[in-house]
Amino acid sequence: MSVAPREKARPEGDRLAQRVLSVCDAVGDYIEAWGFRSIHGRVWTLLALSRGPVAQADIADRLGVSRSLVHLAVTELTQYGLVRATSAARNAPIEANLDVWPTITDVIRGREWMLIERARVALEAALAEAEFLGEESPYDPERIRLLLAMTGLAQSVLRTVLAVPIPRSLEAFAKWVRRASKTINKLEDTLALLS
Amino acid sequence: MSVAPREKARPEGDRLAQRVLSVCDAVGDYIEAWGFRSIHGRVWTLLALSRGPVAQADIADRLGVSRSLVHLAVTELTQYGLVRATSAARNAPIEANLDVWPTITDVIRGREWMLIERARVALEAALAEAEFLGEESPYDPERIRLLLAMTGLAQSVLRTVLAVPIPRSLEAFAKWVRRASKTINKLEDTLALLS
DNA sequence: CGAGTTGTTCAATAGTCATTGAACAATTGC
DNA sequence: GCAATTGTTCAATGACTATTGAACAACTCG
Repeated sequence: MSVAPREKARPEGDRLAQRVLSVCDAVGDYIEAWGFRSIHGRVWTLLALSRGPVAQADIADRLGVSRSLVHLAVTELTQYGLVRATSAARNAPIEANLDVWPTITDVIRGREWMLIERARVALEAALAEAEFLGEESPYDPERIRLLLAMTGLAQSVLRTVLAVPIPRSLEAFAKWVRRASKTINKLEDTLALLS
Repeated sequence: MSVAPREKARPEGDRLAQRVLSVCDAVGDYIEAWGFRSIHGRVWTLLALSRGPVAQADIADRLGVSRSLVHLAVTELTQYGLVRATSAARNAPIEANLDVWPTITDVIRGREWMLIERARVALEAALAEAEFLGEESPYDPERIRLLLAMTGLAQSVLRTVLAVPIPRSLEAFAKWVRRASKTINKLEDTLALLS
């Protein structure tokens, strides 16, 4: 979370612009904590809050970063499907895709699942070896099985998250977000039975 | 995920030791993707799989890293409550705390919540300003409200996760992990109703 | 004791990665 | 058509951070 460079040469706009930049920084820091680039969060947030599409040079100005950085971020965000050009023109202004759910599930399906699966496979291999050796081995099969159960639980959770239905239109997504918040609260009771 | 240094001077133990190191690397890479240090995951995993407590020098040998690094990792893991010395002695061997749930919830309560809350507060401030200005402002109050709904949803999810009861003993934890995996699968149906 | 081992500290290093600036290409508007 | 703006590429830089090595302290055990 290197904040210093961001406060260097940022334009002194109106108060709203300042508040929006605060949001961009907050989102940037957040997704940085999740192992992604802070600039991605900042660019997406700026576009998400803007009324219409914004040119790359404009984005760079408002965020106070170089055009090269904005360009890199935009191309990568486009690949993620989080952002799109409003036309095929080279200098078409960019708009945000507010439906981030498909991207989140993509990340889970890709990075997250792969990393857990790798641990699970390694644990299976270790378990086979540890069971082959007897009591003398410094590693405990019982403990390996516990870690295996934990990876299994993690994969169950991920599968559940992936099973959440994806609303297609933006309005449906907004509606879903509001309703899901309430429904999730009810799930607390179900989970509380697991004591 | 800098893998190179790890394959530098690692001891050629028996096959089981190699498999265990694979697990350590897998877990290390995993928690690194979550914004933590890879060495923490490797040290904890090694201890978690070991039958008994292990001396710091021994950990360093098995992982093929310096004692300084192990020492730093152990002190930090101790603060997190993920690892503990078996006595007050200076050179007491270290053992893993297998019940990682309290640490996970601590992270959620701390880092995760704080980051989202910061975004929410910034969004509220921006919303007030955007509503004050009228149609002419380049930022759309409606979009700010949508992002606010998304942070609200994220906080609901976090609250739900924090409400999961924590089993106290290790056996209870292991049992809970196995049962939770099944129960979580049933929750898919509930979530599927949210289309 | 005293040699060997282990824990602890810290300054130095080495590798990584976000970010920039400059140079060039494409596009727009006058 | 020409100036100004915008997008694109890439090598260079600057900052950060994990990791090490050396030096010292504490402990063990013969």
